Amino acid sequence: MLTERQRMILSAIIDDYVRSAEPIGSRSISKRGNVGFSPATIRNEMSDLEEMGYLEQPHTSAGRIPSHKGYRYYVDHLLQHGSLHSHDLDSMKGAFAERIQEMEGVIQHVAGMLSSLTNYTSIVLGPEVFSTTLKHIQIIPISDTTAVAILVMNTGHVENKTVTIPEGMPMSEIEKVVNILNTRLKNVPLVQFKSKLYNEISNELSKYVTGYQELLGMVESVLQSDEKDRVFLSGMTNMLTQPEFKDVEKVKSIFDLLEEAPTLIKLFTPSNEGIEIKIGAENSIEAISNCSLITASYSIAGTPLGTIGILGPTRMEYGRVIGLMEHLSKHMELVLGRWYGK
Amino acid sequence: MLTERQRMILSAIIDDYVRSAEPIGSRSISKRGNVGFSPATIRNEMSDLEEMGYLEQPHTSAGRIPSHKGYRYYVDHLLQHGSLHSHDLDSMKGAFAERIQEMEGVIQHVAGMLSSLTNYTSIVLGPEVFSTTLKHIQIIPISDTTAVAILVMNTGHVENKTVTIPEGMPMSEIEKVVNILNTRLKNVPLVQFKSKLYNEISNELSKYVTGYQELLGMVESVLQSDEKDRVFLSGMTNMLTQPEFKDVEKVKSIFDLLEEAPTLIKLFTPSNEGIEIKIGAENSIEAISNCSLITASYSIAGTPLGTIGILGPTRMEYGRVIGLMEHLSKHMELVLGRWYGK
DNA sequence: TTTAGCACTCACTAAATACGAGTGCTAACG
DNA sequence: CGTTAGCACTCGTATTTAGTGAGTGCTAAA
Repeated sequence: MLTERQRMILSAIIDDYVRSAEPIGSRSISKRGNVGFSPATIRNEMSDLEEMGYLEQPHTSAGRIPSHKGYRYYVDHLLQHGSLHSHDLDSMKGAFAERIQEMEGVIQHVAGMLSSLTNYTSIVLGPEVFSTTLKHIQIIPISDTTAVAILVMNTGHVENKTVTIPEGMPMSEIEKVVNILNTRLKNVPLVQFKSKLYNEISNELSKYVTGYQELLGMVESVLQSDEKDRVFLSGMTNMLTQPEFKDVEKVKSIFDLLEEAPTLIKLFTPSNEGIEIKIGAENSIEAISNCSLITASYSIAGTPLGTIGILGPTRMEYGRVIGLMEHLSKHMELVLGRWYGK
Repeated sequence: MLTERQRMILSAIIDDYVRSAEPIGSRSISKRGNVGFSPATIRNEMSDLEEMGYLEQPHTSAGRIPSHKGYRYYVDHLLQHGSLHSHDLDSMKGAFAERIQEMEGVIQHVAGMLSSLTNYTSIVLGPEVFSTTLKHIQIIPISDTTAVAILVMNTGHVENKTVTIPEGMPMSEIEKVVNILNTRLKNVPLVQFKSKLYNEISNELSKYVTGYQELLGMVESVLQSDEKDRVFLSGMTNMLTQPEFKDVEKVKSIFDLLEEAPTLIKLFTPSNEGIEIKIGAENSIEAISNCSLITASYSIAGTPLGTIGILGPTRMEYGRVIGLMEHLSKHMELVLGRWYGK
C-alpha cells in the first residue's frame, strides 16, 4: 500500500518523465510548486518506491524512471478519468465536420485523427467477421471467361473479386447456383460460411448444377480475402519522432510487426468491452516490449464491431489518450450506427 | 568521352560500391583479377574521372564513390541488358505458381515479390483512371435510408460505397436515375466522368427525376475515392536495412513521403512507355534526393494500365532490378491480359 | 605511359581527463 | 520521529589527446 505522499511522487515522476523522456531526479520533483519537501525526503521515498518495484534506475547515479509496474499503478489508481482538454475536443469537432460517406472512410478517418492528435501510431480493426453476415450475393459477367463476384454484407461492406468462369458453364447454371447461395447463406455469419458451404449446401447444389465445386471455391476465396484489408494503420512515422526509437533496429522490428496484419490482429484478439491497456511486456510480443497498446472496442446495439488501438512508447500520455479513445469510440458508434440501420 | 579503361574502372567502382556501401580505393580495384594496372595508374584515372564529375570523394583521404552523373553514365552506357540471374528467375517462377484470382491481388503480389527479391521498397500504381471505363452501375438498398452504390469497371475493378438515400426519394426514382446513368456513362473513361456528368447528363436527368443532384454527388464521390487505394506499397522496412538510412531523420522524411499517396503519384506521372530510371536529384523531391526510382509501365493491348516502381538508395543494383522489372511487367501484362478479355 | 616510393591528409578509435547530475548515508534539527 | 542539510561517492557523458591506417597526390625512375 502506498502512502498519499508516495502516490503523489510517483504521479509527479510519471508526468515529468512522459514529457521529458529522461530520468527524473529528486531535486526536480522537490522544486515543483505543490511539493513541500526537500530533495532528501523525496529521495527516501523514491528509494522506497524503487524497492517496491514502481521505479527503476537506469544506473546508479541517475534519476528514476517509472517501471511497468509503476505505469500500471498509475493507470489503475492515479489517473482521474474523463477529463478531455478543450483544444483536443475542438480539433476533433473540426475534423468530424467534414462528412464521410463511406463506412471504411470513417474508420480510416478516425485512425488518422487519433495518430495526428497523439503523435503515436494508430491501428484500427475494421468490422469483425463474427458479426458480419451476408446480405446479398451476385455474379456479373464481364467477358466470356471472367465475371465479378460481389458479396454485400449486412454492415454495408462489399467484397468483390474478379473470377474465371469454369470452362463450358452456361450462364443459366451460374444463376441457379447464385440463387441457391442467396437463399441459404443469407444472414449467415462470415465465420460459419466455410463449414456451411461444404457441409450443408454442397449436397443440395449437386442436385441442380454440375461444376458447383469451382464456384464454391470462388466464393470461398472471396471470403478469405475478407480477412485482410481490415487493418488500418496511420501515423507509422510518428514512431520515428519518439526518442526511445532513435535506434533504427528497434523501429525495424516494430514496423515489421505492423506490416504483418495477422500478427497484428492477434495482438487484439482478447478484445473485451471497453478500454484495455497493455503496458510493455503485458502484450507478450518481444518487438513491442517497451511499447504500450491502448485498445477500445466499439460496438453497435451490443454487438462488437471492431477495435481501435494506439501504439506508443510505454512512456505514454495515458490520461489524454484514454480520454480521446473513449470519445472517439463513442462517436464512431454513433456514426456507424446510422449505416447499420438504426 | 571516356576511354575503355576509364569505363572499366568506373564500372568496377560502381559494382564494388553497390556491394559494400563504402568508398572504393585504388588498391582494391587494382587487385581485381582482370585489372592489369597498379594502384597508381588507377589513381590517375580516378582523379580524371572525378574531375569529369563521374566520381566523388567524401573527404580528401578516402576512396571514391560514384556521383549521380557516374550512375547515370553506368546505367546509360555500361549496363548490359537483359541478363537475369537464374536463381532470381527460379524464385519468381515459384512465386507465380500460386494462382491469384483477383486483379488487385496480382498487383500486390508483384509488389511483394519485387520488394522481397530486391530488398528495396516497391511501389505499384494500380490501373490508371485514363483507361478505365464504366461497365455497369447499380444501387442496392440496405435499409430505408442507406444503400450501396456499386460501379463495375471494364478492368474488372469494382468500386463501392455506402451512401445515404436523400430524404423522401422513392425507389422508383432511384431506378430511373440508375438506368439513365447506365446507358449514358457506359464506356466513358473515368477521367471524363465529372464533366460528362455535369455538362451533358444533368439536363437530361432533370426531365425525369427530382433530387438528381444528390445522386450525382453520390456517384461523383464514388469516383473520387477511386484515386486512392491504387497505390500498393511493399517492403517499406527494407529501407531500414540500408546503411545510408541508419539515420532516423532521413528515413522519416522518406516514410512521410510514402505515406502520402498524392505526392507519390506525382512522382510517377510522366510515365512513358518502358523502363525509366531516375537517379537522385533527378526526381526533384528533396526527401529522396539520395534515392533512385526505377519505374516500368505495364499495358495491355497498347493502353497503359499502371506503373510499378522500385525505390532504393542511389547505390542500387541497377542491372538486376531492371532485369527483374522487365520480366515482371511483362508477366503482369500476361496475367492481367486474361482478365481484360484479350 | 606506367609504376614505385613517399610524404601527407583525415576520419576513426581508444585512452585519459574533466564534468556534473544525482544518489545514499549520516548527523543534526524542530 | 520525521525531515533536512551536508557531503562523499558513482557513473554516464562530453572533451581532449594521441595513435592508427586507409587512401591520396606528387615526383622521379623504369
